[in-house]
Amino acid sequence: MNEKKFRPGSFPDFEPKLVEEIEKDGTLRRLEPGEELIRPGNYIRFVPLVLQGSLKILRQDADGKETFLYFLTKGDTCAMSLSCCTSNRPSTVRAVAEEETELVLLPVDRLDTWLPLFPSWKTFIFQAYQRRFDDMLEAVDSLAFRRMDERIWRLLKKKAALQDRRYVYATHQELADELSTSREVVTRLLKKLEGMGKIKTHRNRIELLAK
Amino acid sequence: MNEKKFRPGSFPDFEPKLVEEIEKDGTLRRLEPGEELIRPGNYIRFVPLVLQGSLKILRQDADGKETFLYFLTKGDTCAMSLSCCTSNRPSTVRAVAEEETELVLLPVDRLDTWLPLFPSWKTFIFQAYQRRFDDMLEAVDSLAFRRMDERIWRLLKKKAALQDRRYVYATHQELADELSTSREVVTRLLKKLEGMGKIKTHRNRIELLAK
DNA sequence: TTCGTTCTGTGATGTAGGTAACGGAATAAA
DNA sequence: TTTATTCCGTTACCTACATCACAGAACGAA
Repeated sequence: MNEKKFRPGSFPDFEPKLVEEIEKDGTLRRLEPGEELIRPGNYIRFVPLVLQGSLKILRQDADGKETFLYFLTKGDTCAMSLSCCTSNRPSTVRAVAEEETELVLLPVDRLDTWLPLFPSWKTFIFQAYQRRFDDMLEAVDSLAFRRMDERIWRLLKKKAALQDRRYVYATHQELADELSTSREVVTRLLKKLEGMGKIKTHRNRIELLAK
Repeated sequence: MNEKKFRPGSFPDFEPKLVEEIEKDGTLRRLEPGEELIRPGNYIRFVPLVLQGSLKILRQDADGKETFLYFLTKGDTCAMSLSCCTSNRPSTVRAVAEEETELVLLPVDRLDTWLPLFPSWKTFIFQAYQRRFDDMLEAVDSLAFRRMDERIWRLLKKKAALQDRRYVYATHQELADELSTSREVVTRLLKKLEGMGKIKTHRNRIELLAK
């Protein structure tokens, strides 16, 4: 790994030997907000471990319409990457940095070789699948059972929780894209939430007043 | 395992020693159409391997409204079971036999003990996660990007493919439940599909005319 | 300060799908 | 055969959301 060291603080359960291996084989990578790590069609040649910041994972349809799936944060990895790169198929999702984000990229084959060697790695991989599965179920719930105002409200809370818990820095258009709806609908429903005293809107920024 | 033998035809990649183990530790189970294997809140104490037939996996919201997630067929296992039982949390999905179905139930702990022992088992488990992940993405696409008429049409094709490829045996109400919509909407849109020459409706049964 | 750009607010109108209310058709039960 | 039950079809109406059109507000660049 480059000059910088892998700080295992984000992965407290990894045993020292595994940390050593990661430091040896991993590449540090820093993403600016909005920078793309993975786009649909890419073949993924690495397993990303998130050290700091967050990535949002989005699904696209044929015309480029998007819908938000889930966030990856400190200590997470991407199950899509795991399954895509082990089976050598192109990605079907998009991964974008939600904020300034730092990751370690591991060569794909380490996934397999470390499984029998490090119990903490095996646990990590299985937990990753499990958490992503839960996230996908949450995404389905949102799409199948909730109305747009609640979906917006929940998205805002999730985004706020990633950072300073008070402000969400996003335009109405950006929120609309993540929810696969239109900007006008977001504006209207934000006004409604504002009327309910849950938020206050500003330009490029939304202030959360309630929990 | 009971008097009947585990017929590994549905799992051709399992090595002989693994098949032996499964025959020793597994329990054969037969489900009638509509019978429930797992319901939300259940703690799952087994890993199900599908030998014949099919299971449908559904997500429920708080008021009992449902939405279809995916089918498990011959050679499949349930990723939810894997993750739920390894982490000892209750199930958050419902599993119902779509037709007459035969499974082997394995004690949970075998999942782990066999991982280092049988390469074919490890491959199987990872592929299972991967396939279920793909299924979930398909479910999200359906909910986020497609209109109800197309969702119905696709569901009919999937159901037909499970069995005789020509007839789907279901009431409008049942389809409505799986798509979390209302019976009237299903009736309307089936009439529309009938008008387009894609299907012919009968009582308790829908005939597929097109591909 | 002016001009151009991006973002936000809002009215008008269209549409997919949800809901209520019924009546009739097909089938099962008595 | 009569009755009850389940399933299907349809009308009328309602609601959430999509789409279009446009205007003003906020900001950044010249």
